[in-house]
Amino acid sequence: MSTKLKNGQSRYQSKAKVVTIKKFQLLTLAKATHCFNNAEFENYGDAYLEFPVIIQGDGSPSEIFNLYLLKKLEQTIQYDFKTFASIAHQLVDFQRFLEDEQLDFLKFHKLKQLNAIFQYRTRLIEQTNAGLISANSARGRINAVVNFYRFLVTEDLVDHQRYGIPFKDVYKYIAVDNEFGARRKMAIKSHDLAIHVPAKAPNPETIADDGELSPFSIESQTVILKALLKSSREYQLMFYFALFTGARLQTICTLRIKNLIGRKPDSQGFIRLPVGSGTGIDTKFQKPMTLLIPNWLAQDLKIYIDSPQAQQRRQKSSYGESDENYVFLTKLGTPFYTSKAEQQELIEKIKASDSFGARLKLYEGEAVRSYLKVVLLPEIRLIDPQFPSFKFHDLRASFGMNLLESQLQHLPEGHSAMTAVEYVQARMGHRNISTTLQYLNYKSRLQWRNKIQHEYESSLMKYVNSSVNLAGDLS
DNA sequence: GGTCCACGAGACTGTGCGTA
DNA sequence: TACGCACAGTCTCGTGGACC
Repeated sequence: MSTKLKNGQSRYQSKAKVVTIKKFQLLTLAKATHCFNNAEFENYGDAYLEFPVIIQGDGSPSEIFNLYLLKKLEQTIQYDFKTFASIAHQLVDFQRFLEDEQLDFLKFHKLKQLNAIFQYRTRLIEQTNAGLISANSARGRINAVVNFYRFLVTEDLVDHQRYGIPFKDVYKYIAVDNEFGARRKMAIKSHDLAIHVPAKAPNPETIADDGELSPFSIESQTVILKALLKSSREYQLMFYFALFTGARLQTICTLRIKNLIGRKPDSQGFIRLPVGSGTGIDTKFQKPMTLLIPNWLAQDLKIYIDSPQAQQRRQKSSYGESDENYVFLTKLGTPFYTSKAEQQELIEKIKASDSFGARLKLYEGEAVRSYLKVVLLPEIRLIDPQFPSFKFHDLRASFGMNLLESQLQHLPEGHSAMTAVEYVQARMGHRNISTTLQYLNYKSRLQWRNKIQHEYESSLMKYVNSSVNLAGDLS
């Protein structure tokens, strides 16, 4: 019996699943023969990698769900296998429900409560209330199924003329205040089976910055740095990079050797490194920004790059001994994170090959997360047994907190505290200053709140006023 | 130590549209 | 044309167990 709580196959008896086809190519019949095996086919359109297919509990492919995925593929301009995998996983949940309940989803009833989709919605709500899945997941699944039904109706695959369709498109009205305070209604298109997701109450113990982050105190940072001394040089440098630049894991792992060559420090002792779109270094959503790397860290990285250890890893890697290679590689020579640019190279390579067996393997930081939990955290707990579990991104939050504190400490006479906040906002790449203001508000920095209490509150009010949630005022 | 797999959670972006 | 914001869709991160 599965011990996982949040696992589709533990919530249902059905063995329905999603499998992915490594390389998927549509074919057209060029020459028909009496025997299908002798027929000749021609390639039709592009090849798609890692295309998901829904398999029913009895092991056969689901014709209707897979037809839907194909139709969606036909309408897609930019194919992304992760998007299709996401839709397939949402739909397979519905398939499992249908098999368990032995329901015919193509049969529509006058009484809407008898329709399979209505019963599925009820089940999703029950699972949400029982804490088996989140409201977000329930919302995503019912929306995916509604879209699937829209396809059935559009393509005339069901007898909807007789009983109508099992859901209704509805317009919900929300209240919007403009900058002058005038309130008006705005219509949002939805459907009558939508599952409402209540707005999450902010957790005062964390900072909502790309997830719920918990910055470390200076004491905790010291413990981490001490434990890191026992780690390999690669992991030391990766963790230093996060703590001293605030970069995300994705950015650190996609740094290339060429990015560090020939860069001179500025007057304040920082190497200014552009990252994001067009630089070859990935950022979230490829957002362009400039990282400020302390020169001592940049020098350590250069020494590491020239070390025999780094050279050995490069020799095992696909890029080999080249400046195009990543700064950090695992001991097997694989990247910790496959950059967007390399993903594209791999996709083109597999598409161009005749082989249908080549696998698109992408790395997305699993090794680092695994290392943090399995190796580093136990090492930290040898120093401090009470040390809580943490995420790599908490290092970024700690960087933000350190930076803010240092900016406030060195604030020139007569300068606004908001100057410090705006500086941190730019360095962290926050789109919205309200995210940066959370750092100011964080409980461990109460002494700073007291110092700048008045200014802080007036600044905060401005943002609070602009983001008051008015939904629900209108029915 | 690192990889693989199968998910779940949730943050971010695009969309829709009335009004100044 | 910019702005407001909930919803829907997309995509990244995280988890846990098994395995090499």
